[in-house]
Amino acid sequence: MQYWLMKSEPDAFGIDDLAGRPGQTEHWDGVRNYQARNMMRDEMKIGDLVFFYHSNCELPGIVGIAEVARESYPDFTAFNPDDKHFDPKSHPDKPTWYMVDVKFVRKLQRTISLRELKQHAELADLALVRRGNRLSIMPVSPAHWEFILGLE
DNA sequence: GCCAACGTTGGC
DNA sequence: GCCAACGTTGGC
Repeated sequence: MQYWLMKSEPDAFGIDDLAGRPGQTEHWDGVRNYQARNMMRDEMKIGDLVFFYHSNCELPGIVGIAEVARESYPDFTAFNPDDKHFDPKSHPDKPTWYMVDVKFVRKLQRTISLRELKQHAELADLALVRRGNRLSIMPVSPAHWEFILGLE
């Protein structure tokens, strides 16, 4: 069982949106980065736990926990010319992009902000706080997972 | 295969 | 809104 962190802009899709979906589950579409795709396609397994991170907002940080509810399948939004994430290079018989489904577990009691995460030496090699990191999906080690939960 | 130009991410 | 840090694209 592995731990992950997934970024989303709350203006587009936040933790409350996930909690409000039928079955509190939603597909994580729109990832158009190969590294992030590979993690979803090859490594994320049902039951893996995920920190839900809000980016590009007033208080960027970890706001909740989700779990992987369905393992990778083609991101069909890539096939739709009207979709924001349309990619003409991806074909249904040979998809370029994949996604997983995530299910709401719980919100944290408070937002553990990026600013706060950066202040702990224990998290110095957490991918999220490393310089220039732009990955929207990243692994979190069990030690980092426990430490961060301990901050709550 | 190199690399400049361009587009995107995302903190601040 | 600014801009640093990347990733991608495309000319050569």
